[in-house]
Amino acid sequence: MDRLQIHIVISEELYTKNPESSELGKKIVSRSIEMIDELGFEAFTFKKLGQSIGSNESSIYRYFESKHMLLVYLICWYWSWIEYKLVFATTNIQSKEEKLSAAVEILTRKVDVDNSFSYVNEVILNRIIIAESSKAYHTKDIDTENEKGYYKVYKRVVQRVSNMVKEINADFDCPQMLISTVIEGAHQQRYFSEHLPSLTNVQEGKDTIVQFYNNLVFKVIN
Amino acid sequence: MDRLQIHIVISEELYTKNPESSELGKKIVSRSIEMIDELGFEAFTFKKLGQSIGSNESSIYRYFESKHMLLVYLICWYWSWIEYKLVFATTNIQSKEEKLSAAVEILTRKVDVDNSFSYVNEVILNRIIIAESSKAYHTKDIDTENEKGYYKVYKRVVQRVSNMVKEINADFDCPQMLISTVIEGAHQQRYFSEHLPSLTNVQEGKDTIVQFYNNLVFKVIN
DNA sequence: TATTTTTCAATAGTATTACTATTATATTTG
DNA sequence: CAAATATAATAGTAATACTATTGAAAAATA
Repeated sequence: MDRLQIHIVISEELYTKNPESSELGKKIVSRSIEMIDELGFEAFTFKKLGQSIGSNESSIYRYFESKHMLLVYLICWYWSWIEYKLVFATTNIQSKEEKLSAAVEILTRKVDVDNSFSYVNEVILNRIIIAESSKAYHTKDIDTENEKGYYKVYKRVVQRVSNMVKEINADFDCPQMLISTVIEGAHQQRYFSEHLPSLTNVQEGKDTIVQFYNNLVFKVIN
Repeated sequence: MDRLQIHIVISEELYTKNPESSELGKKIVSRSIEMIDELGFEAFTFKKLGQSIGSNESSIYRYFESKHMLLVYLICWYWSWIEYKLVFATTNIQSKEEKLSAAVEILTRKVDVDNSFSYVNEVILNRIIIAESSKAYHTKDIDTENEKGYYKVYKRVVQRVSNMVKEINADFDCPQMLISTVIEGAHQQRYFSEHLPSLTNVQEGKDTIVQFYNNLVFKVIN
């Protein structure tokens, strides 16, 4: 049977020319994901990317205004994809608790199967989100970029899960704070477990991070 | 009465020449804190810093190998200072719960009085930690830098508070995970409350962030 | 005191980076 | 087939992070 074909649509402000509109555009996205993961965001340049895909540096600027904007694009793509996963995994679950628990799992687990989209490797993209995404919003331009709506998908994901929290406990005052703590915390713990292990308590085999944050959420809201 | 004079000692690996050893060195540290806060880490350069303190760019390289190393130095300074605050604020507290609560407050509150050290403004430094510190360890060199001990003070702070958790509940499996989640979460929430407020639930007047994480800690460990 | 050694910081650079202006080549349209 | 448009390559520029070298001041030694 054919796989369900869905399509991630990215807001026009995030690119100069839609990378989905040409083969070169898709190559830019897919190869940039691999290269940012390999080199890190600082050492990654449009020049290197151009060389690697047999194209010119300046051609890449036709698609993305800067490497910062490319990162913002990738982040937006990731959260759009997570939002789809989230909605798909939580609709038709009757129990409010099970629903929230499924949502927390989606937000905190490691992505390890590259499943749906031809030119985007979600496994690698997940690693980029963990290691590099904070660099996108920790800049002096955050306020104007936020006004332009660059982070609205991420905020919508937080809002969706916050609503699930509110359904379980309408009196709980800080659902957004809790959910954004869980998302960012899980990413950070995954990074720490690889590079600064004494800041975590990750055990072999089971996914300690998913369990820890699932437990945390339910203890805090009750 | 004279103020208690204490002294933050920074490990030698973090600088080329000890900035405390000369007036220029102290000026570099104190003015760099102001400029990183004003310009952001990306736009901050040694050239601009040199111009601002009436000195040459290359003179600054005598003290710090790179702007990255200067940031690592500042982060280390900050956590050494927090460690001092932490020990000072928690010794002689009998109740284990009160002790942990005092520690969590130290870790999550906003620094708003520049109190003890002549050439370091802790209020501004706290803002730098919140906005820029993740850029120090989200690099490809993290593993070698961690081996060299660049982050050992931070890890020691986490360990100290984790021990307090263990004293209250020896069966709790993930104290480091909890405490690093709290520290990083509180910083992130403070940043969000200023720039991406829909990810938080910060209210006027009271310090919601301190309350939230204090409540979280005790709910999770019991 | 004289001389050597060391410390210190300024000058003047280089290599690299992010980004842009212009030109050449396809492709589409009338 | 010609004009208009889309596309990408060439060849830049300005700024940045960092370095090599030199000259002067301070300190140590004879």
